[in-house]
Amino acid sequence: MLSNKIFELDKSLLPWVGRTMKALDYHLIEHFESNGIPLTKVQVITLRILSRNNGVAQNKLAFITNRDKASLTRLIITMEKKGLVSRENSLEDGRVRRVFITEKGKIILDSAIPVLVDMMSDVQKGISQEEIDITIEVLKKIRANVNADEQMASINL
Amino acid sequence: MLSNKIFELDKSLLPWVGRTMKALDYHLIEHFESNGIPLTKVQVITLRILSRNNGVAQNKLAFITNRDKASLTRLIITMEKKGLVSRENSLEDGRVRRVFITEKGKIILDSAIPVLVDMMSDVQKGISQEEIDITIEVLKKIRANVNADEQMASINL
DNA sequence: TAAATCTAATTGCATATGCAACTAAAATTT
DNA sequence: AAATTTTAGTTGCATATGCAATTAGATTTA
Repeated sequence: MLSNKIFELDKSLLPWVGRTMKALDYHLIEHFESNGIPLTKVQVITLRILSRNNGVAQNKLAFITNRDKASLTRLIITMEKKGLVSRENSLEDGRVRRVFITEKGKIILDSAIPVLVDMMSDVQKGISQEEIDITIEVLKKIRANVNADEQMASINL
Repeated sequence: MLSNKIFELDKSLLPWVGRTMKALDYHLIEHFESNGIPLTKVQVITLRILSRNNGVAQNKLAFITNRDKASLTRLIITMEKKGLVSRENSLEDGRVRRVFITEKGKIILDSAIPVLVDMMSDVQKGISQEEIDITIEVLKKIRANVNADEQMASINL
């Protein structure tokens, strides 16, 4: 009966999402390296969010990116050292530190986006738009089921 | 034109796979904790593989699980300390160490599988089998596209 | 208003992971 | 057969991440 259960699991989405994610991750890193883009995946995610929510509080940024606030703090420190972002203390609330994308960060992000777009059109080769739409819908439903009780962040990569 | 490219990216699968993966990961950890199953996601993956490939070399195990051999070494050491696996030096090849699932490992794995199965049937609630099949096919194609040149491992979670 | 509570950020400790360097053993080359 | 190369595993260094504890500032309560 163990093998029976394993069989059921293998027919579920659980293994496939993990495999695909991992493959995409590696692919992205390779593409960035071979195109001379000095960013990690997480850093692109963060820069993209900042480009649309510049000056957001670390707190909120952690929530948006679905990341522990401690993890976010260290991520931002790393990115600050690389000159991708800067921080300012909030004038209204002494606890809050706001995060901004720098000019350098904008330039690097701008160079990264077309690489990502190219990569994804490669990766989705031979897959119809209908299939992609269905897949996105399924993934959305899964996420909704998973986070039925918890509040969830909306932006990620 | 930057926002245009961002828009295209958001319509690709890249963001969705990542989000779903992260949500599933957290969900799995929670389910394991609330069911008293002392395993991480990676440890279940490894035990499942061992239950079907008992005595496999670390080398091969790293390949199968798509993991760096250094990472695998440390993972196995952790699992050995927890009594989930044991190791033996290969008799044929002095370099090789073979990994075995222990009785304790088998028992814990057996208790984990139904939890996983239950979780996934919950997670896939409201999604038709056809939709799931299409999604799996799409994910398979993506993986094939990504790993077109590289050799790729077949088992994962 | 003073005390208690809550919140934002940071730091310590833990796990997981990758690359590079290293060791030891096997396989190949010369 | 000896030297070179390859392979399996380990360890050092780096990043990323989470939970728990801490600090400092804001808010609520008594």
